[in-house]
Amino acid sequence: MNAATKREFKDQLFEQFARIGKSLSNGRRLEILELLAQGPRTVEELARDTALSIANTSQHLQVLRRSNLVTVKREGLYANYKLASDDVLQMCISLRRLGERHLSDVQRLVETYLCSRAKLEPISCQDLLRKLKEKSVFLLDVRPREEYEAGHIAGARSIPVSELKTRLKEIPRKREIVAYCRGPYCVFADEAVSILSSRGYRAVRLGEGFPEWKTQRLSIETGLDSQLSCGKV
Amino acid sequence: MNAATKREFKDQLFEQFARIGKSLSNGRRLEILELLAQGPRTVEELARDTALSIANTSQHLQVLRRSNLVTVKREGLYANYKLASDDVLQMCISLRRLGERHLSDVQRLVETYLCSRAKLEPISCQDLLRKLKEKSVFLLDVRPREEYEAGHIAGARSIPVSELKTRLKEIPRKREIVAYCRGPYCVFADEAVSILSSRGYRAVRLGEGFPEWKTQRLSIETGLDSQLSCGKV
DNA sequence: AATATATTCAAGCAATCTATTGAATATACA
DNA sequence: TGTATATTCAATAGATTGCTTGAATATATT
Repeated sequence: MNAATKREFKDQLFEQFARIGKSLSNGRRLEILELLAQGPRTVEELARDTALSIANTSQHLQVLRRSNLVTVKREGLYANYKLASDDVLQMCISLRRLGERHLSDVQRLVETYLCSRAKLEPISCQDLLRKLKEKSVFLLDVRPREEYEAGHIAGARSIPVSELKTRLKEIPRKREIVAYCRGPYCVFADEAVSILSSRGYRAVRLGEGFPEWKTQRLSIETGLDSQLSCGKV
Repeated sequence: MNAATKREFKDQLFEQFARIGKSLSNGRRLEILELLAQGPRTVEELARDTALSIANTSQHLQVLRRSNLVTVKREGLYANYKLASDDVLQMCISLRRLGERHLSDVQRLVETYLCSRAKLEPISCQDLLRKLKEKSVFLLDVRPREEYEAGHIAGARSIPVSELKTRLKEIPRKREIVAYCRGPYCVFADEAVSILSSRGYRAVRLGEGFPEWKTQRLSIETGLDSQLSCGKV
């Protein structure tokens, strides 16, 4: 292969990889990807959760689709979008870790907006796994119900944070409680821990969320809450 | 935290993560990152290897620096750029894997330009590791000397592909030879295997390159060729 | 067939990005 | 101090991106 051909090849190759980079180069698209990491969504749902217009959301989804990061399946009136594969999830997590470790602005933002976070040390996936094996913990998924149904940590009970105050009686008084949600920057679990702690429960949050757990190939379940299983892995 | 504050936080947070995406959204920058994955470089060297102008290269480097993907250290006349950490390397590999698996154009490009590749199955890092332990293989680093010196697989001998034909006598006739280079899209190892095979040596290439080996936390060395060590891990 | 709903498409404008050019800066060396 | 070299900076033009608006399309329901 001569030098000119080699250059042509490299130009085209890196241009292709840059297609993925371009998809990741917009904050709104990253937010959409994070939502899709919880499970499939329609355009309307994504638009609502990201506070974007429908048309704008749709256009971002086209961009993601053209670089094959998401796939879409038409179901009746709705277009159901989801991540193309776990590789995409892995990539998003990789990107986020890079940001956390290398961008001081990210650290500053967390300190500013999640100041309550500092008080209470979250537990890690490893810790949770151990506690689950010992059956020493009550695991609570505080995300919206649909996300729980699309996939959750094996043995978790679903109580969306919006319903928590009215469903306290479902939570055992004596056991340690671990709440988890979408991920480290989601405040659902923080809110849950705050509610539970103020009422005398022993509660902590998981530092990560369901997507991180999933990519570590730890045990997951899908579908309705069994309302029985707990602490099993 | 009320809804408006939550939105503000998310907007700013994802804007930050998108800074990294933006850095990865340009093919030239990805090529620069791949070169830096082999070891530190000056602006001039990068400009030469990427066929960009000096000023343009410098500007791309500023972009990478502002998102903290690379760092620079002034050494006399030269500015020495390198990757900020192994996290960056990990990220680039993650991006590449995503492209390989999800972009059909990437597969098409490889088939078109690297058609010679199809004939010969490369070996994996795992295979190489096993063979090294058995001391059953002669490991050849065919990258330019400076890259070898900046870091290489433990036990490898350095013979840049440009010097290979004149240094054949340094290569044992009877042992199996494994050649490696910058990575899966680098053709140095292909060229080396082609030269060696045509002269009756038993030679294959490593499917990956030095950066991939490094991120798997396998054994590496830096500095000059010991010209003695071989097959040790 | 007519209507309602979800999504996509198309056009347009402002903002951003990329490569080029030439000048400015910084360091080494005579 | 003056000169050469490596790098960065500043200004510019052309291309691309992001959001809005309003229309078009596709499916389900009446």
